[in-house]
Amino acid sequence: MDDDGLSRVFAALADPTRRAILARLAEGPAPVTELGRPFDMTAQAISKHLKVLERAGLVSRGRQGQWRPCRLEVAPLDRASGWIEHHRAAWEDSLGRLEQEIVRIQEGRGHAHD
Amino acid sequence: MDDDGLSRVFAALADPTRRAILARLAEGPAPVTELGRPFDMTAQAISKHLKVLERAGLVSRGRQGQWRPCRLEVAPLDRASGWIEHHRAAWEDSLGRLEQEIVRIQEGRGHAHD
DNA sequence: GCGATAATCAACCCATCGGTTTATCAACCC
DNA sequence: GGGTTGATAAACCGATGGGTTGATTATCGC
Repeated sequence: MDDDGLSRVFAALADPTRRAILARLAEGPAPVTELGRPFDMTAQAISKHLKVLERAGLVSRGRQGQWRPCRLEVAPLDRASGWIEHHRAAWEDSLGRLEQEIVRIQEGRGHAHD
Repeated sequence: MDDDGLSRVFAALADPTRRAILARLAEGPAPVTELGRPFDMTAQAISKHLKVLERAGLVSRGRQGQWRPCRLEVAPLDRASGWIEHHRAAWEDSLGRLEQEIVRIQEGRGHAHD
C-alpha cells in the first residue's frame, strides 16, 4: 500500500473487521480484548488490525496497568470525509456548468465562448 | 479484499492514482487515454485501476466509437462519506455523555445511576 | 515468587494488488 | 483491405494483506 496518509486511512477503512472496531470505539474507549470479543479471530489478528488503525492515526493507545485502552481519533476521519465531500462538490459543480451550457445552446447561442 | 460494497469503495479510494482519476472525473467525463495521460504508467495499468473503480461502482463507462468515456458515480461516495459521518457523530455524542458524566461527578453526586 | 491474564512479536501461508510484457479485439481513416 | 489508435485480456512477478501458530513480555492477584 501507499504510505501517504489518506491512502492509509482509506485502506484501514476498507476492512469490515476494522470498521466494526471503529464503530465500537465511537461508543467510547475500550481495551483490546473487549474489541476482539465479537470476532471469531485470534487476539493476534485483532492486534494487527489495531496496528493498522494506529498507523492510519485512527486510534491512539494508552497504557493502564496490563491493559492498553484504545481511543478513536477523529482527525483522519475528517480528512477522509473532507476529500470525498470536496470531490463530490466538484462533480455537482461540473453538472451545474453542464446544465448552464445546455441552456445556452438551447437559447441558440451555440456553445459558449464569451 | 472483502467483497462487501463499502469495503470495495474504501479499497478503491486507498490508492493515489485512483483518487487522482476520480478527481479528474469530478471535472467531467473523460476517455481512458486522457485519464492515463498524467501518469507514468502503461495504459493497461490504468485500465486495471478503472476496473477497480467500476467494480466499486464509482465510475460507469459508455461506448462511443472506439472510445470508452468514463463518468463519476457519486452514490458510493455518499455511502462512504455517510458511514464516516455517522460514526464521527456517534463519537461526538459519546464525548458529550462523558462531559455530562464529569459534570455530575463534580456536582458531588458520584457516578450517576439515577 | 507463581500462575493467570493482556497484549505483542516473529515466522509462516496463501490470496490479492499494482505493475509489467505480450497478444488480441474493435473502430477509425485512407 | 491495411495501418493506426483506443482499450482490454492473459500470464507473470514482487510486494503486501489478513490470518494462523508458537513464543515472549508485562502486569495483576495471591
